[in-house]
Amino acid sequence: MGKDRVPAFTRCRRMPTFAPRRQSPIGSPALTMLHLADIRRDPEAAKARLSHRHFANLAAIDELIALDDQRKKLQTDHDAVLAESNSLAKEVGQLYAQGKKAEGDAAKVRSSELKQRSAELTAQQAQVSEALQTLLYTLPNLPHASVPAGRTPEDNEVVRSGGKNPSLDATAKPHWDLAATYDLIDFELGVKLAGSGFPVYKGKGARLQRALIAFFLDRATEAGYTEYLPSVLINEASGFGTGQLPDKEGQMYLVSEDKLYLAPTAEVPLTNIYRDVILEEAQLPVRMTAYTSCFRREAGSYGKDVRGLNRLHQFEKVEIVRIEHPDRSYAVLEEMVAHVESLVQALELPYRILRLCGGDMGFTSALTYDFEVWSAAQERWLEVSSVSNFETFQANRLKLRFQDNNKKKALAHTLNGSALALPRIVAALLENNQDETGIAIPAVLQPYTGFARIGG
RNA sequence: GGUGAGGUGGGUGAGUGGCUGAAACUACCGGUUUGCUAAACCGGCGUACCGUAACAGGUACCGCGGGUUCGAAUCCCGCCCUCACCGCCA
Repeated sequence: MGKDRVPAFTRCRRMPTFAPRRQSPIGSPALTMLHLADIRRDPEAAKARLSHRHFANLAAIDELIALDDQRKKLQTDHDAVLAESNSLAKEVGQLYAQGKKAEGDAAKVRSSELKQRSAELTAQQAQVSEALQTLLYTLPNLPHASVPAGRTPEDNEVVRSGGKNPSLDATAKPHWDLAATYDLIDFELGVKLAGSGFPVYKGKGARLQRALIAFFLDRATEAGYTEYLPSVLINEASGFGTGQLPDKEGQMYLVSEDKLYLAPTAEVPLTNIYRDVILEEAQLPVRMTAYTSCFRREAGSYGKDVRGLNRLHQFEKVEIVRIEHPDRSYAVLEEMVAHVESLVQALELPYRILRLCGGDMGFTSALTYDFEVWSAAQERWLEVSSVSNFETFQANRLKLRFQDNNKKKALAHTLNGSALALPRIVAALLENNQDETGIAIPAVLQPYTGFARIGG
């Protein structure tokens, strides 16, 4: 094992730093979002799937293929030039060694012509690569066939729901009032220490955080996920690998002195553990879980969305991540949904599961299920989990592959989901379980909290 | 923060400007041999792209980028990273 950070896996020799646009024009079409080979295999299918997202520029697919054709032609030409150049270089040495100076000089002349030609081709290749890359960056992942065609959150499909809405009386308070009443969370103190959106939990409020984290991690571990405690600072390459960079740069906190970002989710460090890795097929599936604080700038959010715990700059979350064989990934997605569902059920929260429509789905996802819990005093649904299959979209950026016994390599599928994000769970727990004198803690959490009620 | 060392294939580790995509060992795979385990011997064994029906073949890659040269792992410049020790700190 030794110093290898990912023991037992085959590591790629090359660990490209984050600079996809500046990659050599020769060779690989560089890091792409969608896998170009897949698009080429069936361009019409790609267009059909993209239209599910209401992606406007379907002509991009044809442009892409045309550019790729150009790229191939240029490479073939360039290879021929370089091949001649290489053999010529060998001859030169021999010619001089044999005393054939005149012929050697002639070869040098030809060689410099080729060098000139090579430089031209390099420039053209760079240009085509750049165009190809730019275009590929604009393409989101291809939605799965089951993704509803809608455009807005209203068009999301409710897959199923569960739990029972509590009947609260008129005196029921929203969670931010409850947090103050029972001295669980101090929002003003957070403002003092950092700013709005950085609540300070205290007393039973803090203990409840710890309890939920431990509970979620235990459940994930029982389900076969290996627990990690990764770094929360991530570098550019990691941000690129999972798709946060370059698009969502503004959503992450940047430690500019060190060019590191605060991870917006444990998905980033966890998934990037397998960046530049070729797994043996027998090593699949990979299941990982981690608790981390998550940091999001949430620029542009306002109003009731940011009240109390509804939307924060820092929050706690347990994440589950899987690396799977393409044949299994959708079955696994359902399995993950079932896992998350078991959590909200155990917490006795009213919930519903949404299949996100094409217009509401994230850029990198092929299919996403959102979990929402009912926040009874606010009388609104709060998103507490998002479970997605990214198919090869992330794997392509990560260069995360697996190989079978014949050394045949293919991109793996990556999936992840919150299991779960704490703040809105806490909001719902506080609001839904309140009565005149206090707040009841769900039975399943009591071994973790050490108390059954908050307040009287 | 300071000083020093170093980045070559899965690992260890050679490498004089052309015969090095790269010695050797090791690991791994296949084969031969062998009462068993083991050993010995032979062969294979990087990644990506182009190319092919598939082979073949071509090109690039010795941390990254650039330069010198007919020709660079090897020489020059810039950058990045890692390790060790000292200092500081949890």
